[in-house]
Amino acid sequence: MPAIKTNRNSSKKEVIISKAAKLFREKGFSATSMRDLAENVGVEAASLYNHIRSKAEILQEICFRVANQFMTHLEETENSKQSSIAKVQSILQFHIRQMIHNYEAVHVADREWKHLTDPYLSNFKTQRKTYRQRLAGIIEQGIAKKEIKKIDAPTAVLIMLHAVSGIESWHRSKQKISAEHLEENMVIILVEGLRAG
Amino acid sequence: MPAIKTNRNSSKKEVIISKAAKLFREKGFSATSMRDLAENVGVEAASLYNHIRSKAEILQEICFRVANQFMTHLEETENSKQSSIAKVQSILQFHIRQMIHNYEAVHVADREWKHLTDPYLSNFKTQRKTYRQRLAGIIEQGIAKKEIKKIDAPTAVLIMLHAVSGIESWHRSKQKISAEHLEENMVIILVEGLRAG
DNA sequence: GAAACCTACTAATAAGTGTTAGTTTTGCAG
DNA sequence: CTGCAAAACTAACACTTATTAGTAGGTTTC
Repeated sequence: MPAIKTNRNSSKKEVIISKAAKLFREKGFSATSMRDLAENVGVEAASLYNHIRSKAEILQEICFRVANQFMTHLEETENSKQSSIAKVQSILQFHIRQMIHNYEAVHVADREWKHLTDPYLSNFKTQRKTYRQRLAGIIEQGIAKKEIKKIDAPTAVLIMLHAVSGIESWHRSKQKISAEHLEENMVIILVEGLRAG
Repeated sequence: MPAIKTNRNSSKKEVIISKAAKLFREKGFSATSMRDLAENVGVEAASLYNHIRSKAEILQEICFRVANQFMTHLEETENSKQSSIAKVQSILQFHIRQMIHNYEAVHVADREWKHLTDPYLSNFKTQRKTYRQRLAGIIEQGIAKKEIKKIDAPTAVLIMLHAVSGIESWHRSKQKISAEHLEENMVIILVEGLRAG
């Protein structure tokens, strides 16, 4: 039965991808060898290839899963009936929460996507660009409605998205404030930085 | 005379470090080979070793030069007589300008320092931590003096520093706004996000 | 012009890379 | 218990890695 096989197969594949995300984050894609990964999974390097096609495929899975989550949430937000600034805040909060709870994968997708190879690389870059443009669009609507101060929208996007990746430092720090407190502070600084008035 | 020798030696060394910074930024430290670098310098890989001791040394030079620049500026700012929020703004502007005009090296120091090896790695991490703590200190003074709103200072530092690294996207983008406009927008969003009131 | 040098080269080293072939072990279905 | 497929293993592959040794050409210093 392929059902059971696929099930077992894919659960081991998930372990591999999850361990890979951890290692890719810690050491980077290029500095992580298949033997490193194998050791972390508890298996010989060659055995990994019973579950995955290549090292490149692992990175693809990580990057596009993350990209899809963000794209889905963006679409939901675009279609919702909220003020522009509430939409921006919702997207910011989604980024923060993803960065807190799906840290490894999100961070890898953010920092290691350059090591994708075509056609995946072009595809990813296009998605990334589209995402940012649509987010900038929401901000521009907010400016038009005078909810948001007159700023360059792409610059605001750039600040927001990169500020969020600073949560990496939070993860590494010893005396962390709570996740809720972190989210709250980030929202205050960034959203208030945008609000008109 | 070692003077002349050192002079010529070091000018070629500067070329190597500069090309290395470009490649390390584009492809990452691990994915850049000495042969890649040699080709960009216009020389055989082995010849690089007449000028540098190792691949690791190149990264060290890049990282610590950048770190020293920032540390020096921080000290100057700490000793100046300005309001806390003006100090924060000055530091932010320094980061923005460095990121614009010394892009390759600053970006590498920011993203690739993990590939340093001890004792340089520990040293760098300590400097980084110290820098952030002192910047947080300035923000806390601003909060105490009610110039800055009541927020978690380390979180504010994290947002500021990472937002700045978003200038990477600005460098890559086609239709860039001007450097001055970029700086202005970033300062508005981030400093106003901090200001009390 | 000779001595000392810097810097380029070719060639080679040992270790590490992702990945494949072929074989043995494991664990479940009949 | 038998048979079969999934997944582990060992061994090897063809390359690439950073780096060293040894050497030749060119420039500077006396």
